Amino acid sequence: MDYKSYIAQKLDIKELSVKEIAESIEIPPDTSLGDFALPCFPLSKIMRQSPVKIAESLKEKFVTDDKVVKCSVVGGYLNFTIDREKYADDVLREIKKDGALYGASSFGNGKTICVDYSSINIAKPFHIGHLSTTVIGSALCKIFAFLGYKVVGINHLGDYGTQFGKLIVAFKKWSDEETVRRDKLEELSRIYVKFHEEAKKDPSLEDEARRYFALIEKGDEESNRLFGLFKEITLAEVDKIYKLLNVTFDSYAGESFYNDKMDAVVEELREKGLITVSDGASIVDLKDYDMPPCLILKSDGSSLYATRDLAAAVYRHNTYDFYKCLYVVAYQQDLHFKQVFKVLELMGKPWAKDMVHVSYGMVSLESGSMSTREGKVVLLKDVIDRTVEKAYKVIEEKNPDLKDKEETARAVGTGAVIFGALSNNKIKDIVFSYDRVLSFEGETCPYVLYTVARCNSVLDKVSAKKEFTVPALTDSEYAVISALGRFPETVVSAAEKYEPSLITRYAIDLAKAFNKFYIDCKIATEDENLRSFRVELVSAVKTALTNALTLLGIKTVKEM
RNA sequence: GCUUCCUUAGUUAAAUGGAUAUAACAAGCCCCUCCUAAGGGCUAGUUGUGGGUUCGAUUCCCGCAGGGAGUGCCA
Repeated sequence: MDYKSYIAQKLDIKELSVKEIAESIEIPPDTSLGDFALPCFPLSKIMRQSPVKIAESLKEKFVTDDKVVKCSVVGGYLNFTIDREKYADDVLREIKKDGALYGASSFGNGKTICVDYSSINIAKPFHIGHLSTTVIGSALCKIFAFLGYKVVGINHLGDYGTQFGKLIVAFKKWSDEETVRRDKLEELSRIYVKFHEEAKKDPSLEDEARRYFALIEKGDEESNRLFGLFKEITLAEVDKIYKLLNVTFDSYAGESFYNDKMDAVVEELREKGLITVSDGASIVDLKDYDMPPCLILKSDGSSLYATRDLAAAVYRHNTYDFYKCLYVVAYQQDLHFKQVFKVLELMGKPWAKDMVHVSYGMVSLESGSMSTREGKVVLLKDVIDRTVEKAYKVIEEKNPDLKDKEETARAVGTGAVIFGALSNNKIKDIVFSYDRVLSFEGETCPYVLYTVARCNSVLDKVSAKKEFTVPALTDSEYAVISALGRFPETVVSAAEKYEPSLITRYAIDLAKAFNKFYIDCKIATEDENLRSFRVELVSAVKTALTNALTLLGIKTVKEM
């Protein structure tokens, strides 16, 4: 059991649950104060006493033992000093026992979580605007699975809409199958951009595009064959990116999948009297909830984005019986999801409360926002190529004798891209800059990978015995132990907040603590007991860092 | 106009309402006879603005300024 829960249990405060107490226990800013601390200020309201008095009375009651050796009152804080050596022993044993499962739990108890993420558009190249949803969603999938949930990753493909009519028109006018098969998304992108240029001069192209889209819907063979070709090429291309990023999906049911499932939802909305007709369109009025209306059907009777998402939500609930259904989509669509979730609630779906929009910030370029139509994008492939290239150059410079230079460079380069995208709180907007992803020093992925490589090197070179007694710890050793002990709660927190960046930051913190320890303490020392302990510490760091990076979808390297 | 999000050092960012606001990058300096210097250390530098709630506010509430997003037939 972790020490926070242990202390919380021993404190046994009637007004609060053990979990609540454990969660409010923090680590003091200055280690001379203690190793854990309970701020008693919030308790003063409930217990109607001054924080100091509460702290003092809790201290009176608290019996120290072999784990928690001292309890003291400073201001309104109750500070605990633990037996650091015993703690180190506990933590190291646990990490050794759990290995790749250190930090994992069965807390989710097999409950299902659907994660709608990445959700790319057919015929569009994968650019850095798609990176956030892909890596955040993928990390959340891995984190929840690690915590014992059954995860269903869904790539809600953008495979429906007039843009496919546009593509067919463009294809027929300016391309051919051979070129498309050869140049793939580049070619599709080229003709898509050309369409919009030409359509400015000749608006009749738009009408033609609408006609072709209607043909797709009617099941016209030729149009559907072309559409199928575009889809096949896109998926094959994007799959390469997903492989690099270690991203997988359980379902590719996209927009077109719900074409035949929307009528039922619309009918249900009608039956429940939620639909009103306004200017010829069918809407669900949401005035009572301070929201603009949710559009269900256009005045021509055709469906909309919200209609499709309602149908998808119902389908997912019926199919997966989810505990939570996550949508990893940028904050541009905050209102959309608020509306959709509210409509589900009004439909009387008790599971409407389990729908979560995991909203994140937008990526733009220094020159402004991206636009596929104008061809103003930075392709992820190009970014990865450049980070890999840079990694290769650094290896040539620093470690020219390395065996698998190419493979290492690839791991470091792609890791840098993923890590970079998961570094900040997800709500922050990002202005893409090559300088930033190509930075390999400080709080970066290469820094963490380098730390793992250092661990590997030590483990290869320094001999150790399995059995040892934990010696009196130096500050830098304890800092590593303390960081190691924080991993499980960090994973839980990342899941609760849908915030993978907590793991990213954790990896940095642990790596920092380790590198300080590495400089301060000689591992290959004469003293066999001390050496064995330190080697075990190194091994534990490697395990925790590897687990953290794995949750982010980043592969470690043996050396670099 | 209305709704909503954001604003912390030169830059990019941390901080469940808690102890002296924390890092990295950039700048200047120091450390490879030693387990990987993609490392470690030192110096300097921060909460947009005006109120309020509170024992205590970067955090919560109300103004203001600046920026992003959304706002009925795109997704």
